[in-house]
Amino acid sequence: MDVSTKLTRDFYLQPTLTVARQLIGKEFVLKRGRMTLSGKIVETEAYIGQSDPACHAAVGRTGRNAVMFGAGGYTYVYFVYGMYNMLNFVTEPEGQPAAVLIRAMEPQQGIKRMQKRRKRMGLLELTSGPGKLCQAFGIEVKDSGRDLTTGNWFVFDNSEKVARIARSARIGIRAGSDRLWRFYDPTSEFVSR
DNA sequence: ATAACGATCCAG
DNA sequence: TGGATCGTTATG
Repeated sequence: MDVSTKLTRDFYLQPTLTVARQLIGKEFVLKRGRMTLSGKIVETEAYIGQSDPACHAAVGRTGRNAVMFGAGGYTYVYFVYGMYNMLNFVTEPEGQPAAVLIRAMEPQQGIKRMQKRRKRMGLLELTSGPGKLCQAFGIEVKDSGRDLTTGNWFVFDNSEKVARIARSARIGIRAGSDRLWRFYDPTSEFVSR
């Protein structure tokens, strides 16, 4: 798992729907000190530009969403509902605000640590939702803006083939629910809900 | 200054 | 199905 196996900037600069779809089946890796946590991504959602009413960038550039306006390949983490964080990967070139929400993963490395953080033992309860996975990985707003192409947080470019990738409307939004911008592995038990 | 509202989760 | 819980944003 050396540097050359990370997804590179070029991957994240692609159209957001392409990135959201291609992330399914790939492994997100987070290293802190000696600890390595990772999970296989099984569910994502695309949020694209100022014309997407559900995208945080729809209101224009603000302090919170500024990283979305930069180049792809960085994290965008925000806080909602007074208690949960959400992990996104910024996509597309600078000036085109868009991101992919990581909604669910299948735990791989660091499961004990995830169980401790989540205060739950069941594998299915660790990372099967966007708030849960941030809790399991210890991801907070201060982690927003991390470069996914050069540091200790990255997506491992395995060449896992996912037989079929399903798509649907995005979950938990009102405006923009006509767009089928949610992608998931229909065979995975770790998908949210 | 203040109020409304979430890209959610969990208990009951 | 409702309550928890608070930063962000819009409005006065």
